[in-house]
Amino acid sequence: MKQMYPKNGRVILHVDMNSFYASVEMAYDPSLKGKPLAIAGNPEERRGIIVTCSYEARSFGVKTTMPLWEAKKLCPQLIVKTPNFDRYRAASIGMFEILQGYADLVEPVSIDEGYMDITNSHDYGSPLEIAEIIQKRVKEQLDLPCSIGIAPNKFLAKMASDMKKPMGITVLRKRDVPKVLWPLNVEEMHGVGKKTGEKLRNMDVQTIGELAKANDIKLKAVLGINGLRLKEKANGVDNRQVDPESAAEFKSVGNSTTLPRDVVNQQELNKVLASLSLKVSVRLKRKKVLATGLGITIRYKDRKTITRSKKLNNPIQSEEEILTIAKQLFHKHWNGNAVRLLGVTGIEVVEQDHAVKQLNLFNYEKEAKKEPLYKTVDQLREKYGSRIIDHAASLSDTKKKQENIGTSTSFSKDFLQMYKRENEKE
DNA sequence: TCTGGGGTCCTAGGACCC
DNA sequence: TCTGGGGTCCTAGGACCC
Repeated sequence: MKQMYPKNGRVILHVDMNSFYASVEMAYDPSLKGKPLAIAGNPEERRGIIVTCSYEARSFGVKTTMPLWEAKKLCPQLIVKTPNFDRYRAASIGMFEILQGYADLVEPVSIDEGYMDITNSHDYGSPLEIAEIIQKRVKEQLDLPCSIGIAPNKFLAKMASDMKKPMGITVLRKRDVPKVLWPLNVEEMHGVGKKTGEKLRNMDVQTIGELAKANDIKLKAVLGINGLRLKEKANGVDNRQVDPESAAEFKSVGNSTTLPRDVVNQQELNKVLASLSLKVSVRLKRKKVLATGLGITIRYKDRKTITRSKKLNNPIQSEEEILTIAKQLFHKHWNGNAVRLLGVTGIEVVEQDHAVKQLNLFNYEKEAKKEPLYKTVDQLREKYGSRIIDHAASLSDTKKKQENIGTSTSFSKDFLQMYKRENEKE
Protein backbone atom coordinates (compact mmCIF):
# COMPACT_ATOMS: atom_id res chain seq x y z
CA MET A 1 0.00 0.00 0.00
CA LYS A 2 2.84 2.33 0.80
CA GLN A 3 4.66 1.23 -2.33
CA MET A 4 3.21 3.82 -4.67
CA TYR A 5 6.29 4.02 -6.84
CA PRO A 6 8.88 1.56 -8.05
CA LYS A 7 11.60 1.11 -5.50
CA ASN A 8 14.38 2.59 -7.58
CA GLY A 9 12.34 5.09 -9.56
CA ARG A 10 12.35 8.82 -9.08
CA VAL A 11 9.48 10.93 -7.84
CA ILE A 12 9.19 14.26 -9.65
CA LEU A 13 6.76 17.09 -8.96
CA HIS A 14 5.88 19.78 -11.45
CA VAL A 15 4.39 22.83 -9.78
CA ASP A 16 2.56 25.15 -12.13
CA MET A 17 0.96 28.39 -10.97
CA ASN A 18 -2.54 28.94 -12.36
CA SER A 19 -2.99 32.06 -14.54
CA PHE A 20 -0.12 33.48 -12.56
CA TYR A 21 -0.11 37.22 -13.32
CA ALA A 22 -3.87 37.47 -13.00
CA SER A 23 -3.83 35.50 -9.74
CA VAL A 24 -1.15 37.76 -8.26
CA GLU A 25 -3.24 40.82 -9.10
CA MET A 26 -6.19 39.20 -7.34
CA ALA A 27 -4.05 38.48 -4.29
CA TYR A 28 -3.19 42.18 -4.17
CA ASP A 29 -6.67 43.40 -4.78
CA PRO A 30 -9.17 40.79 -3.61
CA SER A 31 -12.03 42.84 -5.06
CA LEU A 32 -10.88 41.48 -8.43
CA LYS A 33 -11.58 37.91 -7.37
CA GLY A 34 -14.28 36.15 -9.33
CA LYS A 35 -14.15 38.73 -12.10
CA PRO A 36 -12.94 38.44 -15.69
CA LEU A 37 -9.46 39.90 -15.49
CA ALA A 38 -6.77 40.14 -18.15
CA ILE A 39 -3.18 41.29 -18.05
CA ALA A 40 -2.28 42.96 -21.31
CA GLY A 41 0.14 45.45 -22.84
CA ASN A 42 -0.78 48.97 -23.81
CA PRO A 43 -2.81 49.06 -27.04
CA GLU A 44 -1.73 52.68 -27.67
CA GLU A 45 1.75 51.29 -28.12
CA ARG A 46 0.57 48.35 -30.22
CA ARG A 47 1.34 45.97 -27.41
CA GLY A 48 -2.27 45.18 -26.65
CA ILE A 49 -2.23 41.42 -26.46
CA ILE A 50 -3.48 39.25 -23.63
CA VAL A 51 -0.54 37.99 -21.57
CA THR A 52 -2.60 36.11 -18.99
CA CYS A 53 -6.24 36.08 -17.97
CA SER A 54 -8.36 34.76 -15.13
CA TYR A 55 -10.52 31.65 -15.48
CA GLU A 56 -13.58 33.88 -15.47
CA ALA A 57 -12.19 35.66 -18.55
CA ARG A 58 -11.38 32.31 -20.16
CA SER A 59 -14.99 31.25 -19.85
CA PHE A 60 -15.79 34.03 -22.34
CA GLY A 61 -13.28 32.60 -24.79
CA VAL A 62 -10.51 35.07 -23.92
CA LYS A 63 -7.10 33.48 -24.53
CA THR A 64 -3.42 34.26 -24.14
CA THR A 65 -1.90 36.17 -27.14
CA MET A 66 -5.31 37.32 -28.31
CA PRO A 67 -5.37 41.02 -29.30
CA LEU A 68 -7.06 43.11 -26.64
CA TRP A 69 -9.79 44.42 -28.91
CA GLU A 70 -10.80 40.88 -29.75
CA ALA A 71 -10.90 39.93 -26.07
CA LYS A 72 -13.10 42.93 -25.29
CA LYS A 73 -15.46 41.97 -28.06
CA LEU A 74 -15.86 38.55 -26.46
CA CYS A 75 -16.11 39.97 -22.94
CA PRO A 76 -17.08 43.67 -22.79
CA GLN A 77 -16.86 43.76 -18.97
CA LEU A 78 -13.25 42.50 -19.06
CA ILE A 79 -11.03 44.22 -16.49
CA VAL A 80 -7.63 44.94 -18.01
CA LYS A 81 -4.41 45.62 -16.12
CA THR A 82 -0.90 46.23 -17.38
CA PRO A 83 1.78 43.88 -16.00
CA ASN A 84 3.46 44.61 -12.62
CA PHE A 85 6.56 42.49 -12.98
CA ASP A 86 7.93 43.40 -9.56
CA ARG A 87 4.87 41.89 -7.96
CA TYR A 88 5.14 38.72 -10.01
CA ARG A 89 8.80 38.31 -9.14
CA ALA A 90 8.13 38.80 -5.46
CA ALA A 91 5.34 36.22 -5.56
CA SER A 92 7.60 33.87 -7.47
CA ILE A 93 10.30 34.18 -4.84
CA GLY A 94 7.76 33.28 -2.20
CA MET A 95 6.65 30.25 -4.19
CA PHE A 96 10.15 28.87 -4.76
CA GLU A 97 10.99 29.40 -1.08
CA ILE A 98 8.12 27.09 -0.23
CA LEU A 99 9.24 24.47 -2.77
CA GLN A 100 12.78 24.53 -1.43
CA GLY A 101 11.50 23.51 1.97
CA TYR A 102 10.70 20.03 0.61
CA ALA A 103 13.54 19.08 -1.72
CA ASP A 104 17.18 19.86 -2.40
CA LEU A 105 16.62 19.53 -6.11
CA VAL A 106 14.36 22.36 -7.27
CA GLU A 107 14.64 23.55 -10.85
CA PRO A 108 12.94 26.82 -11.77
CA VAL A 109 11.69 26.60 -15.35
CA SER A 110 10.11 30.03 -15.57
CA ILE A 111 8.72 32.67 -13.23
CA ASP A 112 5.72 30.52 -12.42
CA GLU A 113 6.71 26.88 -12.70
CA GLY A 114 9.34 24.49 -11.46
CA TYR A 115 10.32 20.88 -11.07
CA MET A 116 11.22 19.17 -7.81
CA ASP A 117 12.87 15.80 -7.29
CA ILE A 118 11.28 14.52 -4.09
CA THR A 119 12.63 10.97 -4.36
CA ASN A 120 14.45 11.39 -1.06
CA SER A 121 11.93 13.61 0.70
CA HIS A 122 10.12 10.80 2.59
CA ASP A 123 10.50 12.67 5.87
CA TYR A 124 7.87 15.18 4.80
CA GLY A 125 5.32 12.52 3.89
CA SER A 126 4.20 10.58 0.85
CA PRO A 127 4.45 12.29 -2.55
CA LEU A 128 0.75 13.06 -2.49
CA GLU A 129 0.99 14.49 1.02
CA ILE A 130 3.92 16.67 0.02
CA ALA A 131 2.02 17.99 -2.98
CA GLU A 132 -0.96 18.74 -0.78
CA ILE A 133 1.15 20.60 1.78
CA ILE A 134 2.85 22.65 -0.92
CA GLN A 135 -0.39 23.53 -2.62
CA LYS A 136 -1.97 24.47 0.70
CA ARG A 137 0.94 26.64 1.76
CA VAL A 138 1.12 28.44 -1.58
CA LYS A 139 -2.59 29.15 -1.27
CA GLU A 140 -2.60 30.19 2.38
CA GLN A 141 0.61 32.14 2.46
CA LEU A 142 0.67 33.74 -0.97
CA ASP A 143 -3.06 33.53 -1.74
CA LEU A 144 -2.17 31.94 -5.07
CA PRO A 145 -3.55 28.81 -6.75
CA CYS A 146 -1.30 26.19 -8.31
CA SER A 147 -1.59 22.78 -9.92
CA ILE A 148 0.84 19.97 -9.22
CA GLY A 149 1.76 16.91 -11.23
CA ILE A 150 3.34 13.85 -9.57
CA ALA A 151 5.16 11.37 -11.80
CA PRO A 152 8.32 9.32 -12.26
CA ASN A 153 9.87 11.88 -14.63
CA LYS A 154 9.73 15.50 -15.78
CA PHE A 155 7.67 14.98 -18.89
CA LEU A 156 4.93 13.01 -17.16
CA ALA A 157 4.93 15.44 -14.22
CA LYS A 158 4.47 18.34 -16.63
CA MET A 159 1.64 16.59 -18.45
CA ALA A 160 0.05 15.72 -15.11
CA SER A 161 0.12 19.26 -13.73
CA ASP A 162 -1.79 20.35 -16.82
CA MET A 163 -4.63 17.93 -16.28
CA LYS A 164 -6.49 19.57 -13.40
CA LYS A 165 -6.63 23.34 -13.25
CA PRO A 166 -6.92 25.34 -11.17
CA MET A 167 -5.77 23.85 -7.85
CA GLY A 168 -5.39 20.28 -9.08
CA ILE A 169 -3.08 17.52 -7.98
CA THR A 170 -2.63 14.71 -10.48
CA VAL A 171 -0.65 11.51 -10.14
CA LEU A 172 0.50 10.04 -13.45
CA ARG A 173 2.18 6.65 -13.16
CA LYS A 174 4.01 5.11 -16.03
CA ARG A 175 1.46 2.33 -16.21
CA ASP A 176 -1.28 4.95 -16.65
CA VAL A 177 0.28 6.26 -19.86
CA PRO A 178 -1.64 4.05 -22.35
CA LYS A 179 -4.98 4.83 -20.75
CA VAL A 180 -4.47 8.51 -19.93
CA LEU A 181 -2.01 9.92 -22.47
CA TRP A 182 -2.41 7.81 -25.57
CA PRO A 183 -5.98 8.84 -26.45
CA LEU A 184 -4.95 12.54 -26.50
CA ASN A 185 -4.21 14.43 -29.72
CA VAL A 186 -0.48 14.88 -30.41
CA GLU A 187 -0.84 18.66 -30.07
CA GLU A 188 -1.62 18.16 -26.38
CA MET A 189 1.93 17.03 -25.86
CA HIS A 190 4.45 19.41 -24.39
CA GLY A 191 6.91 20.04 -27.23
CA VAL A 192 4.43 19.54 -30.06
CA GLY A 193 3.24 22.81 -31.51
CA LYS A 194 1.27 23.67 -34.61
CA LYS A 195 3.93 22.80 -37.19
CA THR A 196 5.05 19.54 -35.62
CA GLY A 197 1.41 18.61 -35.15
CA GLU A 198 0.78 19.15 -38.87
CA LYS A 199 3.80 17.10 -39.87
CA LEU A 200 2.74 14.26 -37.60
CA ARG A 201 -0.79 14.30 -38.97
CA ASN A 202 0.61 14.23 -42.49
CA MET A 203 2.31 10.97 -41.60
CA ASP A 204 -0.96 9.72 -40.17
CA VAL A 205 -0.05 10.16 -36.52
CA GLN A 206 -3.03 11.78 -34.82
CA THR A 207 -2.78 10.73 -31.17
CA ILE A 208 -0.01 10.39 -28.61
CA GLY A 209 -0.62 6.64 -28.73
CA GLU A 210 0.04 6.57 -32.47
CA LEU A 211 3.20 8.62 -31.92
CA ALA A 212 4.31 6.09 -29.30
CA LYS A 213 4.21 3.37 -31.94
CA ALA A 214 5.32 5.40 -34.97
CA ASN A 215 8.09 4.26 -37.28
CA ASP A 216 11.54 5.49 -36.18
CA ILE A 217 12.93 5.97 -39.68
CA LYS A 218 9.93 8.00 -40.79
CA LEU A 219 9.95 10.08 -37.61
CA LYS A 220 13.63 10.86 -37.96
CA ALA A 221 13.20 11.81 -41.62
CA VAL A 222 10.35 14.21 -40.92
CA LEU A 223 11.27 15.67 -37.51
CA GLY A 224 14.95 14.89 -37.01
CA ILE A 225 16.25 13.92 -33.60
CA ASN A 226 13.29 15.67 -31.99
CA GLY A 227 10.94 13.10 -33.54
CA LEU A 228 12.65 10.28 -31.68
CA ARG A 229 12.66 12.22 -28.43
CA LEU A 230 8.96 12.91 -28.75
CA LYS A 231 8.32 9.22 -29.35
CA GLU A 232 10.22 8.31 -26.20
CA LYS A 233 8.15 10.77 -24.20
CA ALA A 234 4.96 9.46 -25.77
CA ASN A 235 6.00 6.12 -24.27
CA GLY A 236 6.36 7.75 -20.87
CA VAL A 237 10.18 7.69 -20.93
CA ASP A 238 12.19 10.81 -19.98
CA ASN A 239 15.57 10.57 -18.26
CA ARG A 240 16.30 14.31 -17.92
CA GLN A 241 17.43 15.16 -14.40
CA VAL A 242 16.04 17.93 -12.23
CA ASP A 243 18.86 20.46 -12.44
CA PRO A 244 18.84 23.36 -9.94
CA GLU A 245 21.72 25.02 -11.79
CA SER A 246 20.05 25.18 -15.19
CA ALA A 247 18.48 28.57 -14.49
CA ALA A 248 21.91 30.02 -13.75
CA GLU A 249 23.37 28.85 -17.03
CA PHE A 250 21.77 31.36 -19.34
CA LYS A 251 23.24 31.88 -22.79
CA SER A 252 21.86 35.12 -24.13
CA VAL A 253 20.56 38.47 -22.95
CA GLY A 254 18.33 40.44 -25.27
CA ASN A 255 15.85 43.29 -25.40
CA SER A 256 13.39 44.03 -28.15
CA THR A 257 10.53 46.43 -28.65
CA THR A 258 7.59 46.85 -30.95
CA LEU A 259 7.59 50.49 -32.03
CA PRO A 260 4.41 52.44 -31.33
CA ARG A 261 4.25 53.02 -35.12
CA ASP A 262 6.23 51.80 -38.11
CA VAL A 263 9.40 53.83 -38.61
CA VAL A 264 11.54 54.51 -41.70
CA ASN A 265 13.57 57.41 -40.31
CA GLN A 266 17.18 56.38 -39.77
CA GLN A 267 17.88 58.72 -36.86
CA GLU A 268 14.81 57.50 -35.08
CA LEU A 269 15.82 53.88 -35.56
CA ASN A 270 19.32 54.66 -34.31
CA LYS A 271 17.80 56.08 -31.14
CA VAL A 272 15.84 52.89 -30.60
CA LEU A 273 18.99 50.83 -31.11
CA ALA A 274 20.76 53.04 -28.56
CA SER A 275 18.10 52.54 -25.92
CA LEU A 276 18.03 48.77 -26.52
CA SER A 277 21.84 48.62 -26.37
CA LEU A 278 21.78 50.46 -23.05
CA LYS A 279 19.25 48.00 -21.62
CA VAL A 280 21.29 45.01 -22.76
CA SER A 281 24.47 46.56 -21.36
CA VAL A 282 22.91 47.24 -17.96
CA ARG A 283 21.64 43.68 -17.76
CA LEU A 284 24.99 42.17 -18.80
CA LYS A 285 26.74 44.23 -16.13
CA ARG A 286 24.29 43.23 -13.43
CA LYS A 287 24.73 39.59 -14.31
CA LYS A 288 28.50 40.05 -14.50
CA VAL A 289 28.77 38.56 -17.96
CA LEU A 290 30.17 39.61 -21.32
CA ALA A 291 28.75 38.81 -24.74
CA THR A 292 30.97 36.98 -27.20
CA GLY A 293 28.49 37.62 -30.01
CA LEU A 294 25.84 40.15 -30.89
CA GLY A 295 22.57 39.77 -32.75
CA ILE A 296 19.87 42.09 -33.98
CA THR A 297 16.27 41.45 -34.93
CA ILE A 298 14.35 43.51 -37.47
CA ARG A 299 10.65 43.02 -38.01
CA TYR A 300 9.23 44.92 -40.93
CA LYS A 301 5.80 46.44 -41.37
CA ASP A 302 4.61 43.23 -43.07
CA ARG A 303 5.85 41.24 -40.00
CA LYS A 304 8.60 39.58 -41.98
CA THR A 305 11.36 39.14 -39.42
CA ILE A 306 15.07 38.72 -39.93
CA THR A 307 17.87 38.10 -37.46
CA ARG A 308 21.51 38.90 -38.12
CA SER A 309 24.35 38.12 -35.79
CA LYS A 310 28.07 38.33 -35.52
CA LYS A 311 30.64 36.46 -33.49
CA LEU A 312 33.07 38.87 -31.81
CA ASN A 313 36.81 38.60 -31.36
CA ASN A 314 36.63 40.33 -28.00
CA PRO A 315 33.71 39.91 -25.59
CA ILE A 316 31.77 43.13 -24.99
CA GLN A 317 29.60 44.62 -22.27
CA SER A 318 29.45 48.42 -22.57
CA GLU A 319 26.62 50.33 -24.17
CA GLU A 320 29.01 51.93 -26.68
CA GLU A 321 30.47 48.63 -27.86
CA ILE A 322 27.04 47.04 -28.17
CA LEU A 323 25.58 50.01 -29.99
CA THR A 324 28.49 50.14 -32.45
CA ILE A 325 28.05 46.52 -33.51
CA ALA A 326 24.26 46.74 -33.46
CA LYS A 327 24.36 49.76 -35.78
CA GLN A 328 26.83 48.03 -38.09
CA LEU A 329 24.62 44.98 -38.36
CA PHE A 330 21.49 47.08 -38.76
CA HIS A 331 22.77 49.31 -41.52
CA LYS A 332 24.37 46.42 -43.36
CA HIS A 333 21.15 44.43 -43.46
CA TRP A 334 18.25 46.88 -43.25
CA ASN A 335 16.41 46.99 -46.58
CA GLY A 336 15.09 50.52 -46.00
CA ASN A 337 11.48 49.48 -45.44
CA ALA A 338 9.34 50.58 -42.50
CA VAL A 339 10.34 48.83 -39.29
CA ARG A 340 7.84 47.48 -36.75
CA LEU A 341 10.16 45.91 -34.17
CA LEU A 342 13.82 46.12 -33.27
CA GLY A 343 15.83 43.87 -30.99
CA VAL A 344 19.40 43.66 -29.71
CA THR A 345 20.77 40.47 -28.12
CA GLY A 346 24.07 39.61 -26.52
CA ILE A 347 24.73 35.95 -27.35
CA GLU A 348 27.00 33.24 -25.98
CA VAL A 349 27.63 35.16 -22.77
CA VAL A 350 30.62 34.32 -20.55
CA GLU A 351 31.27 35.18 -16.92
CA GLN A 352 33.30 38.36 -16.65
CA ASP A 353 35.54 37.04 -13.86
CA HIS A 354 35.87 33.59 -15.34
CA ALA A 355 39.68 33.55 -15.33
CA VAL A 356 39.97 35.00 -11.83
CA LYS A 357 37.40 32.61 -10.54
CA GLN A 358 39.21 29.59 -11.89
CA LEU A 359 42.50 30.72 -10.45
CA ASN A 360 41.12 31.52 -7.05
CA LEU A 361 37.93 29.73 -6.31
CA PHE A 362 38.33 30.12 -2.56
CA ASN A 363 38.47 33.91 -2.63
CA TYR A 364 35.68 34.10 -5.11
CA GLU A 365 33.39 32.20 -2.79
CA LYS A 366 34.38 34.37 0.10
CA GLU A 367 33.47 37.44 -1.94
CA ALA A 368 30.17 35.94 -2.92
CA LYS A 369 29.30 35.36 0.72
CA LYS A 370 30.22 38.88 1.67
CA GLU A 371 27.79 40.33 -0.81
CA PRO A 372 24.54 38.42 -0.99
CA LEU A 373 22.01 39.94 -3.32
CA TYR A 374 19.36 40.56 -0.74
CA LYS A 375 20.31 39.38 2.68
CA THR A 376 16.97 39.46 4.35
CA VAL A 377 13.29 39.62 3.83
CA ASP A 378 13.43 43.24 4.99
CA GLN A 379 15.64 44.15 2.10
CA LEU A 380 13.26 42.45 -0.26
CA ARG A 381 10.34 44.30 1.24
CA GLU A 382 12.20 47.52 0.85
CA LYS A 383 12.76 46.68 -2.76
CA TYR A 384 9.32 45.43 -3.63
CA GLY A 385 7.29 47.08 -0.91
CA SER A 386 4.39 44.72 -1.32
CA ARG A 387 1.92 42.62 0.52
CA ILE A 388 3.16 39.55 -1.25
CA ILE A 389 6.52 40.10 0.30
CA ASP A 390 4.88 40.17 3.70
CA HIS A 391 3.39 36.84 2.82
CA ALA A 392 6.78 35.64 1.71
CA ALA A 393 8.32 37.02 4.87
CA SER A 394 5.96 35.00 7.01
CA LEU A 395 7.50 31.89 5.52
CA SER A 396 10.59 32.02 7.64
CA ASP A 397 8.51 32.21 10.82
CA THR A 398 6.27 29.42 9.70
CA LYS A 399 9.29 27.36 8.93
CA LYS A 400 10.70 27.80 12.39
CA LYS A 401 7.43 26.62 13.87
CA GLN A 402 7.33 23.57 11.65
CA GLU A 403 10.55 21.96 12.68
CA ASN A 404 10.39 19.30 10.01
CA ILE A 405 10.40 21.77 7.17
CA GLY A 406 13.83 23.25 7.53
CA THR A 407 14.84 26.56 9.00
CA SER A 408 16.38 28.78 6.35
CA THR A 409 15.62 32.35 7.32
CA SER A 410 17.06 34.15 4.34
CA PHE A 411 16.41 33.64 0.68
CA SER A 412 18.79 31.20 -0.91
CA LYS A 413 21.44 32.55 -3.22
CA ASP A 414 20.71 30.32 -6.17
CA PHE A 415 17.26 31.34 -6.96
CA LEU A 416 17.75 34.90 -5.89
CA GLN A 417 20.23 34.99 -8.70
CA MET A 418 17.52 33.82 -10.97
CA TYR A 419 15.16 36.48 -9.73
CA LYS A 420 17.80 39.07 -9.97
CA ARG A 421 17.79 38.13 -13.62
CA GLU A 422 14.01 38.23 -13.80
CA ASN A 423 14.23 41.61 -12.20
CA GLU A 424 16.05 42.95 -15.18
CA LYS A 425 13.73 41.53 -17.76
CA GLU A 426 11.50 44.57 -18.34
C1' DT B 1 -7.93 47.79 -35.03
C1' DC B 2 -4.64 41.88 -35.71
C1' DT B 3 -0.94 39.13 -33.50
C1' DG B 4 4.49 41.05 -27.00
C1' DG B 5 8.90 39.97 -25.13
C1' DG B 6 11.92 36.84 -22.99
C1' DG B 7 14.26 32.78 -24.01
C1' DT B 8 16.10 27.62 -25.74
C1' DC B 9 17.33 24.10 -29.00
C1' DC B 10 17.87 22.21 -33.66
C1' DT B 11 18.97 22.27 -38.66
C1' DA B 12 21.22 23.34 -42.82
C1' DG B 13 24.56 25.33 -45.83
C1' DG B 14 29.03 27.36 -46.67
C1' DA B 15 33.84 28.17 -45.30
C1' DC B 16 37.74 26.08 -43.99
C1' DC B 17 40.96 22.49 -42.59
C1' DC B 18 43.25 17.97 -42.80
C1' DT C 1 42.96 14.55 -64.63
C1' DC C 2 37.73 16.40 -63.28
C1' DT C 3 36.74 15.58 -58.01
C1' DG C 4 37.00 11.77 -51.14
C1' DG C 5 35.34 12.26 -46.68
C1' DG C 6 35.55 13.84 -42.10
C1' DG C 7 35.23 17.44 -38.80
C1' DT C 8 34.40 22.23 -36.80
C1' DC C 9 32.89 26.95 -36.82
C1' DC C 10 29.76 30.48 -38.21
C1' DT C 11 25.34 32.34 -39.66
C1' DA C 12 20.30 32.39 -40.53
C1' DG C 13 16.07 30.67 -39.74
C1' DG C 14 12.47 27.79 -37.72
C1' DA C 15 9.91 25.70 -33.96
C1' DC C 16 8.58 25.83 -29.47
C1' DC C 17 7.68 27.44 -24.67
C1' DC C 18 6.03 30.68 -20.89
